[in-house]
Order: sequence, then structure tokens, then C-alpha cells
Amino acid sequence: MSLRHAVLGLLAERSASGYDLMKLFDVSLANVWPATQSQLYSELGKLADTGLVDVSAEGPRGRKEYTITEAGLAELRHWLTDVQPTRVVRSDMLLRVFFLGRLSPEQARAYLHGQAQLARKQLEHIESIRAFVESGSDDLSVYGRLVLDYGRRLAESQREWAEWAENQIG
Amino acid sequence: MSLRHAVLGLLAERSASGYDLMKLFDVSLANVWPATQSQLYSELGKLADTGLVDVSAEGPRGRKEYTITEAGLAELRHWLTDVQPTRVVRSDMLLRVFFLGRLSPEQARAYLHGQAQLARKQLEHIESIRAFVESGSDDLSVYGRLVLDYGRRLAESQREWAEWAENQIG
DNA sequence: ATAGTCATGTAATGAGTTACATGATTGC
DNA sequence: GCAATCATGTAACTCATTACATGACTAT
Repeated sequence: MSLRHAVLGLLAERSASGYDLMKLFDVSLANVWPATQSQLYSELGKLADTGLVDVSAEGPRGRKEYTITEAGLAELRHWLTDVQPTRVVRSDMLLRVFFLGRLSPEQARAYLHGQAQLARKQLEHIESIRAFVESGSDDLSVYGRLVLDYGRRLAESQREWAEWAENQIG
Repeated sequence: MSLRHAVLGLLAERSASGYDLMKLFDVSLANVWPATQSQLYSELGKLADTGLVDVSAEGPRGRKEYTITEAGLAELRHWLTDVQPTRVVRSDMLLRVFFLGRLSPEQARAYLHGQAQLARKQLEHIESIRAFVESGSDDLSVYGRLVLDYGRRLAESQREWAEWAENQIG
């Protein structure tokens, strides 16, 4: 049920339409909590039904601007402070590792080599957007940079692991 | 569609019933690909329908032992070598970080402090099962240890990050 | 005019969770 | 006899993905 809170979190910064939120998602939350357009719209509908957001304005082309309500803010705060994060790590990359014994050692090494390379690419990418996001002093940017740094560290240790693991096979 | 391959991967080691697989899951794959009992049973049904596994024996209490077929092995190998892992990282722990600006600095620091502590607990836990899994020379154990080491590194960099991030707030 | 962007929605399907239901067999 | 474990399944629901459908406005 985290999409709901992702939406509330963004609307807490500023009011927005579904369309606006979609674009915001793509440049911020998408890396930690992907969502599709249809999910967003239906979630907004549900949030409005339960009174956590209001339609605060209607614009051209049927545009609806949503604003978070007091109840919505309370729910967001509750989620932030009282609800324990549930770390469900689902990784088909690691799942494959369990079964590398089905392949030849060369193939297994190739797989891990590929993962190391992917991690390097990921690192490059993160470094490249880093400069881009260096400015921005609003909350979302400030804390977004913490998240970005998590990503950097993750990619780095993934690279190290894959390189190490490749050498473990033989 | 990875649950399917998780099941195929386990059945490639040895034939087993749904019940057996469930227990195997809990001690091996559960950390990278959790699954519930009902998911497992229905997946086994679908796999049997599509001929990727066979019911090779029936035992007491309606027990059905499943065995992977040639087609199943081919599908597993195909998935291992030709299908790119899709890294969908969904983390409500990181999602919360984006919105820490909604809280007081003290609360935000407390959140990150809690995450650091959790990572330490996780590390301890991993170290404790490490000794336990040190033996075992079958493929699943050998490669399972690679996965375990990934978990160790992950927990470690998570701890470092959380400690760092805590100090970034102020 | 027409291409591009703004803007919202529905339908179908698959994946995952929780809870319930049922009963056989084994070991003490 | 009884508790524990073995063993399979169904139902209801939520969450997520993909594809489709529709149309208004804006800038050139």
C-alpha cells in the first residue's frame, strides 16, 4: 500500500494533477517505487473517495488538481513515523545465482561478469545525474540526494560483489 | 514470472512435492523471492498443465511428487542465459526518505538511526547463519553462499549509508 | 491544418497476500 | 486417543502491468 503514500507525499509538497504527478514520479520516485499511469489515476480516485485528498480545482481538458487534506497529512505522518518499512527484497538477478550450477562454469562466470558491467553502467549513470540534481534546495531534492547516494553505494557494492563472485567460480 | 523459474530451479536439483518445495523455499530462496503456499501450489498446477513438470509419483495424504521435464530444463536454461534480469527495486524504506522533510529533523534522524540499527541486526543475523550454511557442497549451497555474501555486503553498505545520512540532517 | 502535448480514464490479465477449509498419517 | 506434522487446495482481495480509447488545447 505504498503507492498511496507516495502520492500523498508528493501532494504534501504541492497540489498537482494526475498528469503532473506522473511526470514527478518519473524524475524522482520511479527508482524506488515505480508506478504506471493507470495505477496513479485509480489511486487518486481512491484517495479522493476516502477523503485523504480533495479535488481543489478543475482546468481545461478535464484536468483535476488534487490537494492533500488534513486527514491525508495525518495519514502520511503516521506512515512515516509509526509504520515499519517492510523490506521485501525481490531480485530475479539473485534468484538466478542460486541456479548457476545448472550452467557451465564459463557461463556462470559470464553471467556474473555481465552483472558487474551492469553495475558499472549504473554507477556511471548515477554519477551523471548527480551533477544534474546537485542544485535544488526543496525537501524533495535534499532528501532525494540521500536516496541517490544510497543508489550509488548499492551499485558500488554490487559491482564489487559481482567481481568477487566471478572469481569464486572455478 | 520468476516464481515459475524458482520452482523449476529447485526441481532441477531434485524432485519434490509442493510441501517439500515450501520448506526448501523457506531456507533458501525466500530471501530473494518470497512465495506463499497457495502461490506455490497453483504455480505447480500451471507448470504441470504446460508440461514443464510431471507428476512423477503419488504418495500418502494425496502427496504428489513433481519432476522437471526436458521442456522444463530447457525453459530454465533459457531463462538463465537469455533473459535479462529486470531490476525492479521497490523499497518503502527509501520511499520514506524522500518525505523525511515532512518530519522534524529529530524525527528524521531517528528514522535513519533506526534503519542503521536494523542493518546491524541484519548483519548479525547473516553472520549467525553463515556458520550454519558453511557446510553443504551441493550447487544450491555453493551458490547460496554467494547470495548470502551479497546480503552481507548489502546490509553493511546499508548500515554505512544510514549512519552517514543521519549526520547529513541538521 | 496538424503535430505535439496535455489529460483522463477503462478493461483484461497476471502476480501476490491472507484466510479459510479439509483431511490423512505418524509417533507417542 | 491425541498432538504434531504432512499435505493439498479454494476464495476473496489487492496490487501491478499492458493495452486500448478518447478527446481538448496549443503552437507553428
